[in-house]
Amino acid sequence: MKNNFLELPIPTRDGRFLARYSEKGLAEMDFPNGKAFVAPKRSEGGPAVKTNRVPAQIRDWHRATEVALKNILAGRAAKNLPPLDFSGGTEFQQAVWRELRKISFGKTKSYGEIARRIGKARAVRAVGGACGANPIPVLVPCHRVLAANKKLGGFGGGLDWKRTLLAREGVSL
DNA sequence: GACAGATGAAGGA
DNA sequence: TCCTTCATCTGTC
Repeated sequence: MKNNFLELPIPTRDGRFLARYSEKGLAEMDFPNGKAFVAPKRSEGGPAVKTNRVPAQIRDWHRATEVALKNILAGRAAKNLPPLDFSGGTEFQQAVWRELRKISFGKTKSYGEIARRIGKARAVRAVGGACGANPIPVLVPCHRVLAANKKLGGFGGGLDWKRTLLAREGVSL
């Protein structure tokens, strides 16, 4: 990972997310506190950032990220996403992440389906690994991937987040 | 190389 | 059904 990412917080009522941008687009996103879901105490709100020294382009991306994230958290589909920079991943991971982005709002797929989609039907476990390596959760909807038996499987940000996100999209397990 | 993993399918109780 | 076992593929160390 490079160090020259620009890091900007996104305050939401679910906590403070952290977005990192490269020159190509949104490259990483952290959940509040950088770990598993924690019930928000009170509004962590507050003003976003000092955007003075942020390049205009990244400010645009950040605005799009913020809107998309808040839409998803509010149970609405995200319309405009900023460009995503997947260059930190391997070719296989990028293929999986691209496939994840095609899962529409409120829909789910299994790890096996993703594997078949990218033409590697038996690479199901590897798909799980790629999902876990997903640097941009929520916007790259790894939470919409379930195990074949409709069980949750796992989630890098914590299963509570996965449940929460799916519930807000109206997905019942 | 060896190993672990966010799986899936099959077989047995 | 539920549990266990095993095949399979990729990433990481």
